[in-house]
Amino acid sequence: MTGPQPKKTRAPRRRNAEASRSSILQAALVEFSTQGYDGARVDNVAARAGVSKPLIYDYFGDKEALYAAALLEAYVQIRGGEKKLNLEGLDPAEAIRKLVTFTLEHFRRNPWFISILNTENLRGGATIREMHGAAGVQSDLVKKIRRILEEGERQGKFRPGVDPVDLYFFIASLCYFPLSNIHTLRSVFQRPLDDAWLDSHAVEAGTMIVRYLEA
Amino acid sequence: MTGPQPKKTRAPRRRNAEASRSSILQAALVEFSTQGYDGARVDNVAARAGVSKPLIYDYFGDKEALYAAALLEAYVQIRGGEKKLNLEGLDPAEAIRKLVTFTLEHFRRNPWFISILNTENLRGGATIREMHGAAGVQSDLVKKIRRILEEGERQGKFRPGVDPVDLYFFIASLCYFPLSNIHTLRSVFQRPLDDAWLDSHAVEAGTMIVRYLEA
Amino acid sequence: MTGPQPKKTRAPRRRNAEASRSSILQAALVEFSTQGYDGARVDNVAARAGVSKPLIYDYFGDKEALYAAALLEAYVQIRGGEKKLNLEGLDPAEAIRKLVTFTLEHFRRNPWFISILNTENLRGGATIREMHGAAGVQSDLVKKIRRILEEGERQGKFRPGVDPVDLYFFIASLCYFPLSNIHTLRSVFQRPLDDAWLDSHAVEAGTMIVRYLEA
Amino acid sequence: MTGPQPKKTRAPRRRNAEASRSSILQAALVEFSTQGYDGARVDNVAARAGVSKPLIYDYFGDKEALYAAALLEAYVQIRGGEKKLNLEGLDPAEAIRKLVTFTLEHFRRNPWFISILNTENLRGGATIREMHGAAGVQSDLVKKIRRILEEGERQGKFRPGVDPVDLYFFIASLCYFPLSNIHTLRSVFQRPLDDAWLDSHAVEAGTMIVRYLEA
DNA sequence: AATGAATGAGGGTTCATTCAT
DNA sequence: TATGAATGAACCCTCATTCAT
Repeated sequence: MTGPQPKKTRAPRRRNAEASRSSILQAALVEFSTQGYDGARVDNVAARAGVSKPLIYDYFGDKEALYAAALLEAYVQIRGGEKKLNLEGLDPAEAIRKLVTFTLEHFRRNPWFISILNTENLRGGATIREMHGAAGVQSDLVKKIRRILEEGERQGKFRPGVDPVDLYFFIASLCYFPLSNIHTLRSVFQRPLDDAWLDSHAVEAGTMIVRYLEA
Repeated sequence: MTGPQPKKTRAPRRRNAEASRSSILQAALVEFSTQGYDGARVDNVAARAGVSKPLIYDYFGDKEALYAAALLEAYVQIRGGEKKLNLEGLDPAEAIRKLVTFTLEHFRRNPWFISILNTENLRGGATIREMHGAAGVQSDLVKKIRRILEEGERQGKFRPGVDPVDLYFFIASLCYFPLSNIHTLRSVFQRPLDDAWLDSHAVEAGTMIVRYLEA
Repeated sequence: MTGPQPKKTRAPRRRNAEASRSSILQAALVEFSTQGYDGARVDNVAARAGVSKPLIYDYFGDKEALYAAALLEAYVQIRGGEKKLNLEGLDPAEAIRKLVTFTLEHFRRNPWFISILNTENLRGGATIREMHGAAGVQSDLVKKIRRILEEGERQGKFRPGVDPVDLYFFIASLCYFPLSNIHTLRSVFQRPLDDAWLDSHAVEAGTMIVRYLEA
Repeated sequence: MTGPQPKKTRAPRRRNAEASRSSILQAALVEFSTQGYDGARVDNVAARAGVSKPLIYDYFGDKEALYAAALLEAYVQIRGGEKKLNLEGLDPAEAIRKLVTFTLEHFRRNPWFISILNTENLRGGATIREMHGAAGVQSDLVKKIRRILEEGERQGKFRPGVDPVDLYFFIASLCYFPLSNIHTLRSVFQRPLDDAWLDSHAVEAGTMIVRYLEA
């Protein structure tokens, strides 16, 4: 294209199993979350990862196993982000608000997470049910919530008896839905659902959760 | 209908035509929501509808168009159910609680609705964006909510300034998420998420919404 | 090639399920016996049968089932040939000699029969073991042999106690081996194993069998 | 062998080299005879031989060459067994009977021999035809037979004019067929074809051959 | 001498779609 | 109106073979 070349410069074969593995994994995560399980193409994963198809089969076995690995990777990556969230020493209501904002922001920045969860639920959870170690993958977040609830209760600001997991479900619900369903909502309700809307939605959601918790 | 008709009418005309069409539609709705777009098989639709494949192509054109029709049908059916919801004359808070309970129940009873919405959002809303008449398909519900909010405000029980669409998003979020994500939540958090849990979840969600609205 | 053609004249789609089925079967028989099971290509079967690959899958299911059908067809065809063999009213020794000559000739004329049997035995008989109705496929021949043996015995020419199946094994052995192993024998023993040799071999084999039977 | 050698020797030189080579060869023999040429997997050969795949390519070149080496090895091994057969000083008829029994036993004990011959004949003898030294590989056995025939003739027990190679073909036929075709015969004729049957079959085959030879 | 890493080429199978009646 | 018969185009996966150390 840019001039005659005596030899086609092929990209040099990478000789690094670990690097290959992880680039395949990332490519798979993208492919499965943008295309769904059945829509995903192993060819696309290979191309995106810059490896040949057989290598994928060598490392992961088959499409199903590759998908399972990508799904686990999605959880691992999202958990990694959540670990960076620091809620220590904040006023409980503030901590809750920050948690809500963070959650929505986190989902927004990692859209493949929502997509691959939708994909997995569309599949009836067939894969995650068989996945060793799926449980507990989010325990850190629950611990953080529990601590906030206890602190709020201790300060007499929050009412007792709220289960941290249930509360997490509420928070996640409010952050997940408008992102997960952004396209249908836009069409049906003709709202922009742009960044500004989402920001204010996060604030309102924070308010809602805090009011629900208040003694 | 039963006599010969002058050419040019392309749409099927037999008495059974309408029945065939609607059984195809129902079968497509089931197939697409249980299998996703790429996982859906036109063969399965034909088998479930009890017709031949060419008939489907005759009526709908191609898989994409069939899917679009199924998606619209999903909205039509769900809207039909919502019309039966009567919130007139109730105390505003009660009306809200009833609306929340109804919404969750409605989603629970029509699981293909959530599934096909997830499918469509996974596809980036490509289909619904092109669909004429998608907008306003849920205007009834929004009107009902608006009326409740106004009544609550009039009675001094609800604070003003709450947008009915935004409120619907909140309600839908709380009802949608635990159903949409039931499989992954079960695996990760090891909660049963059974009917009893969902019932109590609906009550709590009602409380949360009402508190959020209270003046 | 031969001139410009306004439209590629495609071979017209045959609209005859039974004809398609049987041409696939014949093509499969040829392919499997010349290439072995693993060497056989469904593509080749399709090309030879003049149909598309999916049609094969439509009719037979998969390669394994196609192979099973071809194997059964091999037996059916060979049995058809054997039915035409008339040994009635001959002198017992003559009948035996004729049977031997016929058997070798029959194998020689239907080389795919030996080849597909070799293929199946190489596979450990996995397919034929599961085949319904494989037994008895050759009962006609055994009956004929039994009758000859009884007649020979009655005439005091043959000794009693010879099992017709065992005798068939001997006859088949002598006819099968030099054809089945023709290539290795030619190379190792450097004999031509041409038609003349085979003809005289058949005569000698007949002699051997008759001597074995004589009282 | 043990000292350094000036370049150009392409064959591996380490002490283990010969061991690797022969374990590959044995593994290949097993793989090719149990799976056929196209069914054989170089991976399996490597695994069974306990070496890496590139080593096989280093030693043998490609799959075809490996197969040729395995085929030759099959003959070499079987010839080695036949050398141990001692027929000296026996009564000619007894020698023949012993030879028949031995042949069947030899085939039975080395089933890969029959299998790889079948494989090669299925392939049309493409490999053995190109193989140098295939001829004469069985000359020892022929010599033994010739000596028996001469002795029998000398004693007036056997008729003259029997070709030792032709006789070998008869003997081999009777021993080869029921083993080579054991699976299809079992299914079609529903005989056990167990060890007892084979033993008595060998005896009967001996009788048949002896009668054929008798003056 | 030996091998872990990697791939081009192709095979079996599926599926949306059309043909011809 | 309705469908049995048929296929082009992919897709998942495998395998003989090579690269680079």
